[in-house]
Amino acid sequence: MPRRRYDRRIPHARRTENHLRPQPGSCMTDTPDEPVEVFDDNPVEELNDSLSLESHPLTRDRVAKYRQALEDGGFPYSFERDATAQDLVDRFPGIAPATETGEKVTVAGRLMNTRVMGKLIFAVVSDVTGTLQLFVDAATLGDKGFASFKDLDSGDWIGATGEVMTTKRGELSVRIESFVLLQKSLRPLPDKWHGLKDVEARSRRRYVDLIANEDARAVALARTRIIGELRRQFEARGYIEVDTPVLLPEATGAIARPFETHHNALDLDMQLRIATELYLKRLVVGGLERVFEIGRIFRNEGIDAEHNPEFTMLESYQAFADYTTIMTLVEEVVVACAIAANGSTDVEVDGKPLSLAAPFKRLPMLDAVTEATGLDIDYDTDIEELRAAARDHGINPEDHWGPGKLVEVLFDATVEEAIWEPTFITEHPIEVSPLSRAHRSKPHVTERFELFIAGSEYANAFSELNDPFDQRARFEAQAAMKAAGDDEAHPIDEDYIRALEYGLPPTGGLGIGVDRLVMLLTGKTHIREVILFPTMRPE
RNA sequence: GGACGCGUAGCUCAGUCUGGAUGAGAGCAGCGGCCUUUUAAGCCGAAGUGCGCAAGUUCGAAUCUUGCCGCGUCCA
Repeated sequence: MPRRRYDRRIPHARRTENHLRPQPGSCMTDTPDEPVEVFDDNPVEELNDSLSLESHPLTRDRVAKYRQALEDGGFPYSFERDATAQDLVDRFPGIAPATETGEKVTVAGRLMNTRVMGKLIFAVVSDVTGTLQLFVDAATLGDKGFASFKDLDSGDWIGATGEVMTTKRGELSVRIESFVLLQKSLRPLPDKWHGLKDVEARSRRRYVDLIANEDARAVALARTRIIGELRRQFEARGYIEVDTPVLLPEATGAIARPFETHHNALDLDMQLRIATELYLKRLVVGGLERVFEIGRIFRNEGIDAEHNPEFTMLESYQAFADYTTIMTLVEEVVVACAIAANGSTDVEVDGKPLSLAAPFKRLPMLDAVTEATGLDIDYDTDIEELRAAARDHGINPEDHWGPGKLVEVLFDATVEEAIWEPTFITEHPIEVSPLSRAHRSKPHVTERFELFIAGSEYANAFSELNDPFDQRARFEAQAAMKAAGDDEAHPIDEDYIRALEYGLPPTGGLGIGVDRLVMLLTGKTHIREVILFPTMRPE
């Protein structure tokens, strides 16, 4: 069978690449492929297309320098550095101004800014840990080296070696004795003060956003710290991380519209997963006992400040635990992530301080609704009275909605947005909770909770329904709702029921929206700020 | 899906309401010059490029109209 190959390069990028990339083994001695010809046929004035780099005034000098560098021996394939920007700060704290440390370091990064004053240049170099200053003086570097340093452009990648020193103003710097151009930047950097602001450009060209905006880097790094902390928290509790399928014949485990796709060899329509839930519980049936997955979920829904069609969700399942155990787990995990991200459980939302310190409030959904509305209702209240209450709150109830659904929509309308401090809303109606176990002592409701903070949902958890007969009945109730016109009802998953028939131990399960958690902990109000490449229409 | 808003130079933004000396501006970046302690360095000088796309109205359109494309905010 032939090996499958994927070419993700778009045509014009590929065309350019052939001419700009030094060919291995050939770049030292000759210029490959006579590159100039291609750019002659139709010079473009705008800087949109790669071909225009050659002719555009802002980039043609850079291209010429790039070509010259290739002729002069090409660019290094690797570089040994021994200190990052952060290393310098750590290793040389509190040095007096105008100090020579006698310590030599080799640093590397992107040239962000140069301040030239005659025979002296201050250059700002950025690496993943931060920025450092190069002190470039002609006396140390030599006239020739100094001249070629002046020839660098903002955005170029360089490596440099020299002595750590401080300037008269006390700025920690590296007085360089040598440097090497690691790779040129053919395109100019955004405004050095304002950075890249346009939200569309920042999302589409995240690489530029990350270069230009320190905050973009900070958020990306905070996200990795948070996800790393999530892993540590679960692993420390004996959970194992697993991978379950993304590609499914029918997506289940949540109420959402899936993406459709097709497997050619099997000639099979497939869907992208909308949850990991049912597969993780199959693993608990299999005896893995404590499993979690941090994975990409796909839901074919609109895009707004808190929804991206693909997003990251953590789901976990713990045998022998119920929802109260999971509540404590959530408190501990949220606090740990806050500490990992910010060193504190205090965050700011919309400019207002908010404490994430445990314990969180706990409030049954029905109580939340009756408190907020003043209505004297419960799940046995006459259905017409509940419908009237819904209408009073601007809801247009559908005929097949029962008391549970009506209470839930009343909650959504009257309580959800008003919640400020972290609050566990508990005891959701059975009717809207097809996968959670009925409450051990209260009728109509399940052993379930959702965590709300500042008006948004962050976690959803329950004592898992493990009765295969009950599960089948719940699925069938959903199917009936679907038949009644609710296209958001949960489909029947026969294999999942079969798994339950082998016995799912009592289990506490949890889902956490990772992107939203990152938003909360980084103070971002839009999900695109915490997803490196949010879904967008093609340019 | 609906309403509203936005799209001007590589980047950040004026100008659009009230169409014509604005024959389209500024700052940063870039280019030339000075400068060995800067922190968005500073000073001097020269140049340059652009009104998202397409139609329309008009003697004349960045400006008004319509459609399209992309993005955003709010709503469903």
